[in-house]
Amino acid sequence: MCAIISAMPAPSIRARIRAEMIDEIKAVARRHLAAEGANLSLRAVARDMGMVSSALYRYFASRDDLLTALILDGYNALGDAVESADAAVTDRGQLRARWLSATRAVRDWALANPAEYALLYGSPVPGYAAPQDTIAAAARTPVVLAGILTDGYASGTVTGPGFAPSGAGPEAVRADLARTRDGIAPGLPEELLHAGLTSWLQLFGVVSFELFGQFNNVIDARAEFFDQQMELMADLMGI
Amino acid sequence: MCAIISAMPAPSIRARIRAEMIDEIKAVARRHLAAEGANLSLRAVARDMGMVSSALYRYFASRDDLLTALILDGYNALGDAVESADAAVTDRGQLRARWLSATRAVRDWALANPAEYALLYGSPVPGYAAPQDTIAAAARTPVVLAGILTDGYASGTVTGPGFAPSGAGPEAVRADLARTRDGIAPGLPEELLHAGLTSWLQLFGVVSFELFGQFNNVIDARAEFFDQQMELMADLMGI
DNA sequence: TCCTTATCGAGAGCAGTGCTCTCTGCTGTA
DNA sequence: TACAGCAGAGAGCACTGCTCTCGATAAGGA
Repeated sequence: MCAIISAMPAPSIRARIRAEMIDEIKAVARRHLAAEGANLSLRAVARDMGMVSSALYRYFASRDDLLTALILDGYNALGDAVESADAAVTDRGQLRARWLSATRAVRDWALANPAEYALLYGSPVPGYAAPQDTIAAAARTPVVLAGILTDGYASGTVTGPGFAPSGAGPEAVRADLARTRDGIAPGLPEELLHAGLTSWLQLFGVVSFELFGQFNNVIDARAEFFDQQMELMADLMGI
Repeated sequence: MCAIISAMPAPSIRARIRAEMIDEIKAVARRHLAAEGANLSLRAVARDMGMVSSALYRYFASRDDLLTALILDGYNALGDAVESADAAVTDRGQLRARWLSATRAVRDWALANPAEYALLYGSPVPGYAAPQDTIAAAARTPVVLAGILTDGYASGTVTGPGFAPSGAGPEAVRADLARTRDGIAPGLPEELLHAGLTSWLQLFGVVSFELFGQFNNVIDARAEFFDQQMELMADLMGI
């Protein structure tokens, strides 16, 4: 990070202070988000910083802009967590251990940052369109998960899914899968990719339902249930 | 409905007008929700009805109360749709057809009422606790889905899941499953119930991801992909 | 070193929000 | 028919996002 800054041309004092200011605003906003939930108030953030609300507009053009920055940071924080959880499994051939470690990282991060998770994977704010930056950041987690599968396939450990429907599926879906494969899972067979997609959906389905209160009065042993689901998905993918 | 009203004791004129007023407020609010997204404005609703905002408080104690009423209606509307989609399959032994029909009804309703769906299954409003009424209404959809499985098991068509992990799973989860079975799926074997839960999660995971924009740049053939996923889940449950 | 220029924060203000309180006119009910 | 209770209006409070203007300040070129 220091290296990055010093590599930048002319890190003028003003620019550095400005960057610190932006970081602090985002930090305070994150705190408010965690405390109050989704209703982030610009004025309250400004108040917390000893500033007047209009001053914030020097740094963020609008409340949506601030939220977008938080979303981008959120995807990257989640991506960091998942990447290092996967990397923590030193024996790279232990695909199931990597899968469990990475998916648990998703759940742990979500439980630790529920409001941010809701920002990323909950109902989108009306009229909000994700800028291109967020798409790349959002892809980091799927990339890690897909990497586990491609590693297994490349090493020959995994040849196909542990469970798959007969038949190739509709043509239109096959085109989507092909595009996805080119993007994040080069060379992966279609059925394996499909099982991976299913597991990806199940992962976020479980986490979202837990966080959004849909497990109330249904599942109490949440960590155990999550693990069981992820084991099932590992079986399904054949890892 | 008429029968219900006429069965009520003394449907005083005032009470009937009041009920109609409440219905109209909810209808206008639903329209606004569909048009503007989640940011429902009481004042705008009142304006649309030619009223002043304070008058609305004669009917709903707060904005949250109105939202709760909409949520309750939403669960019931979804429940209606799913129930009749299941009932539309006249041959009750066609479990897979019933499953596909019911799950498609979920997706269709969600696509037709995205803002309401987000209200039900999206990020919850901070500090909001669902009253007991909504829990019963929310259970209607799972009850239909579970009914398909219990029917199949009772008739002997289904004996166990088409795919299940070896081992019984953690004790705590087994307790949760037992409670759920007592509630909505009497007599169902544990593995089958577990497969049903997985399918339930997958169903809402897919619908939520599609509605909340997570399929952008990933899945274009959404209806086909949805069907494929639901077919896979049917295979997994062994129906 | 001085001076221009860009930046930053404050303050006032606008239109909108949820919600409360008071007042009045109407109306269903006894 | 008399009237109690209800519905709606209106004013008002505290809050929101956002805009605009205006000084103070500090950076960087002459």
